[in-house]
Amino acid sequence: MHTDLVFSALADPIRRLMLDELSERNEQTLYELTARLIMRHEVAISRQALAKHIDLLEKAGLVSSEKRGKYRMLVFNDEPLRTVVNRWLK
Amino acid sequence: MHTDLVFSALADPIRRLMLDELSERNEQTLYELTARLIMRHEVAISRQALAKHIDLLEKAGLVSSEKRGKYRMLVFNDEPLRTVVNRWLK
DNA sequence: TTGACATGCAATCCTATGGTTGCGTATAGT
DNA sequence: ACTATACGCAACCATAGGATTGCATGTCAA
Repeated sequence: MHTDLVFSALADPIRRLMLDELSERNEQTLYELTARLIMRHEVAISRQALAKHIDLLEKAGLVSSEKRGKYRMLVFNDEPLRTVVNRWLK
Repeated sequence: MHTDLVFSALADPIRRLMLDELSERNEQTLYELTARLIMRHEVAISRQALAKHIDLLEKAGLVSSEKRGKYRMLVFNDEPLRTVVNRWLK
């Protein structure tokens, strides 16, 4: 299992913000998510930086993405999180 | 709350190992824990490095320590972990 | 009191990681 | 066909974080 990928993915505040957004409004495009973070949450960061963050989240299994035309649809998945914390919680 | 401290504390494999040891055998001295990790788990690392890791875990609230004579007793605490994951899990 | 032991403190080093910039590419609308 | 759009790729930079080394300190036992 990717325990390390999951925990290190969660170690960044911006990635946690991204998960917040995706968990309460699933099925966003990368563009929508980026816009929301920069506008609403006043995240001062470039598009490419956010794209890198999404790549990490996807490698950790916390986000799935699917190409639809020129868009990249993003979906949040909490299963890896449940798995890794069950190591210490019941 | 120290969300960031908790998640970044959990982002290191050695610190997770320390929590494993402490969660199944609470109330160890720093010396005992260090010995266990180096001997049983074949962790190739110095004592000082492990002490630093414990400091981080303590700042995150995942470990409490108490001085008893020349020893430092360590106790695991899962409450911060429960708190931060409830952000996405129910 | 003296020495072994368990721990603390601080400087230093190296690498991983988050960020930016620049450019390239495929898709969609007009 | 052309242009704007949404995204991917890669090089580069700066900082944070994990580790080591060396030394200092406090405690306990003989």
